[in-house]
Amino acid sequence: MSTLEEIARLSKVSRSTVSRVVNNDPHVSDATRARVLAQVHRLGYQPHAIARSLAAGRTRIIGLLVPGGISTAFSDPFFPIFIPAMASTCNACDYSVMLWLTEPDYEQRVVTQILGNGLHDGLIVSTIHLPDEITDALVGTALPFVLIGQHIREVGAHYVDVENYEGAQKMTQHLLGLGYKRVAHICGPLDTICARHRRNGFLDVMRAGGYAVDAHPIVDGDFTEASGYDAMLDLLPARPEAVFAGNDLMALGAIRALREAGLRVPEDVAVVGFDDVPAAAAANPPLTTIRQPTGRMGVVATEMLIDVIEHPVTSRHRIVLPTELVIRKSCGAGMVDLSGSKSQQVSAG
Amino acid sequence: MSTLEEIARLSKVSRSTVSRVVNNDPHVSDATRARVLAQVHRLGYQPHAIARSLAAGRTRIIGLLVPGGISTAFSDPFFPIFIPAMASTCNACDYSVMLWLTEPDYEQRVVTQILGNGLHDGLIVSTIHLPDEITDALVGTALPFVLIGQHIREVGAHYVDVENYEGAQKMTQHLLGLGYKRVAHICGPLDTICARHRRNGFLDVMRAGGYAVDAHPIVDGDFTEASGYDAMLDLLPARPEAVFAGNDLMALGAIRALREAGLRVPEDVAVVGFDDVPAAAAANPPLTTIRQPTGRMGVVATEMLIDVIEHPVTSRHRIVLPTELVIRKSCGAGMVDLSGSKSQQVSAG
DNA sequence: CTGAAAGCGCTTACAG
DNA sequence: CTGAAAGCGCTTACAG
Repeated sequence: MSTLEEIARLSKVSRSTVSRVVNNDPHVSDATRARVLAQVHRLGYQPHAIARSLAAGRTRIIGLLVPGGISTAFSDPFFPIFIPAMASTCNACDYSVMLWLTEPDYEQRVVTQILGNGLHDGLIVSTIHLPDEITDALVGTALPFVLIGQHIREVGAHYVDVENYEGAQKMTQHLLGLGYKRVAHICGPLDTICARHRRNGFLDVMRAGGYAVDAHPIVDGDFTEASGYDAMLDLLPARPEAVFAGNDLMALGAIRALREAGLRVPEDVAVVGFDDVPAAAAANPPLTTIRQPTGRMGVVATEMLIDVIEHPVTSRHRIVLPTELVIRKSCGAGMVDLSGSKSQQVSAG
Repeated sequence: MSTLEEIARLSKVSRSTVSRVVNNDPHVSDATRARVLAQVHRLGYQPHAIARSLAAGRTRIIGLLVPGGISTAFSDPFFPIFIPAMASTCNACDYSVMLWLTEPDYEQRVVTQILGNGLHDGLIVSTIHLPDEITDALVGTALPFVLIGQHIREVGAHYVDVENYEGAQKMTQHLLGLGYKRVAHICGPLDTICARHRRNGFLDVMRAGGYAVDAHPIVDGDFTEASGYDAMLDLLPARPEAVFAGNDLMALGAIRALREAGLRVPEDVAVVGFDDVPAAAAANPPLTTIRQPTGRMGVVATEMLIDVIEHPVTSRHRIVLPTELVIRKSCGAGMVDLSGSKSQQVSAG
C-alpha cells in the first residue's frame, strides 16, 4: 500500500498538497492536481482510513446497536428490512456501518465501549425494549445517537417512530366499520411504548364507540407467535367476533390456535395484525394489518443521525412516520359479496 | 474523554507504562499497576480505538461482504442466521464486524476500498455467486479473507463450505429407498458450485441406481420460490413421483404449484428440498430436507479468518461441514403406516 | 521494571 | 496556490 508521503515525493509536491488533491480541495492549480492524480492512479493510492480518522477527528463510521440477545434479534422480521435500508443509506453518504448485536450479559460493557472508544461518529439503537443498562450508558454521552421508537425511560434523545396509536385507531375503526361488536385485543409487552400506544389506540376507539370495557377483552402477549397462540386460547371462551393482535406474529399465532379449535378465519373469527411483515401477505388467509414503513425507518434514522453528526444541534429531532391500513382477507372485509372471489392458495414462509 | 497522556500525568508514570498496564503487560510492578489503574477507573479511561489501530497496525475489525444487491441479500434466510453467529464469534474474540452490503453497481469500487483502506484486518465474503468484479479485486490482495462456499472461478482462497454433493446423494438415496422411480430435480443456478454439486450428487446416485437419463428430468431454477413454482409447472407433464429441489425455497414454490394443480403433497407427488431454512419446518406439509449448518458456518468462517489474521500462513484453509438428512412429511416417508399419526396443522412464516 | 523517543499516515491551521 | 510544522492518541523497540 502506498502512502501520501510516497505520492508527494513522486509528484514533487508537499504532503499537504497531495492531501488537498485527494480531498478535492479547490485551492490547487490544475497542473499540480493533474500531476498528483497521475501518481495516485499509477500506484492505486488509497488514503488510509484509520490515519485519516485519527487526524480528522471523525471516522465516518456509524454503529448499529441491536440489544437483547443475538438469537432473538434476527428472528424478528424487522431487521432483514431495516438493516439493508440503513446500510444502503450509509454507503450512499460515504459512511460505513458497524454491527453490534449485544447479548444481555455484555450490554453495559459493549455500549460503554462503543460510546467511548472513538470508533464511531454516531449510533443507532434499534430495539423496542431498551434495557436499563443501555439507557444508563446513553444518558449524558457526547456521542450522537438516534433511537428507533420511543421508550419508557425518557432519555431526551432523537428518535424515529411510527404512528402506532393512529394505526391502531385506524384498524379498530375498520373492524367496527365491518360490523363487529365483540372485538378483543392481544396486547404486546407493556414495558414497550409501542405496545402501549397500539393498545391505547384500540381502547380509545372502542370507548368512543360506546363499548363497555368488558365487551373488548384485552389479553397480554409478548409479540411472539407463541404468545399469540396462548392469548387466543385464553380468548376463546369469550368468543370474540374479531381479534386485533398487537403485531403480525401474534396474529399468526392466534390464527393457528383458532384453526386447531376448528374455527375458520375470517368466517368464524376475524383476525388482524400490525406491522405487515413479509409473512403477513403469505399467510393463509392473507392478513389484514397496519403497514409499518420499516425500510423507510432505516433510511430516515440514518439520515437523521448523519445530520446530527454533521450539524451538531441542541434541538431534539423526532420523526414519526405514518402507518397504513392494508386490507386483505383475514378481517372478513368483502365477505358479503364473496360471490366471484375464490379463496387464494398460499404457501408458507 | 481522557487520554493515555492524562492518566500518565496523574499517576506520575510515563505513557509507556500506562500503555503496558492497559494492555496487561506483565512487566509492571504491582504498585505501579495499582496506581495507574486507580486513575483509569477514576476517569473511566478507555483507549482510543483509532489511535491504537494506527500505532499497532491492526484494527481488530472484520468486514462481512455480502455482494449482489441489498434487497436480495436479506430475503435469503441464510443471513439472519449466519450474521448473528459471525457477530457473536467476533465479539467473543474481541473483534468488531463491519457490514458491507454492496449493490451491483458499486461492487468493484467498494471491494477495492475495503481491501485497501486499512480499516479491516480481514474479510469474509458471503455469497453463492461471486461476481467477477469481486474475484478480480480479491486476487492478489494482501488482506486475509475467507470465502463462504467454493466458487467457479478458483481464487485459491480459504473457504468454508458444506457437503452439498454428499447431502444431495443422501437425499436421492432416501427418495429411491422410499420406492420412488420417477424422480425429478429442480436445479439451482449453474453458475454456482453449490447448485452443481447438488445436481451431481443427485445424478450420480440416480445413475448408480441404473436409472436412464430421461427417467430423471432436470429443470433449471435460480433458488427463488418463484423459480421453483415455474420449474414445477414445466415438470408437471412428466408426472414425476418425487421432486428433489436444489433448495427449500424452490421446494416451497414447487409445492405451491402442485397444490394449485390440485395435486397433494406427498400423496400424489413427494417434494423435498435442501438447506432446512426456518420456513421448511413450518411449511405445509413440513418439508423433508438436508440441513445445512448455517450458524456453524458463521462461527467456523470467523474463527478461520481470525486464525489466518493472527497466524499468517501460506497453506490454504478449507473446511467442509457435514449436512444431515431431516425427514419430515413432504417426502411421504412413513405413509404406509400412517395409521396413528395425524397430519399436523402448521402456520405460515 | 520504567522512560524517552520515534513513528503509525494522515489533516489542518498558519505562513508566505 | 503551496509548504513546513504540529498534532491526532496510541504502540513499540531500545536503553537503562
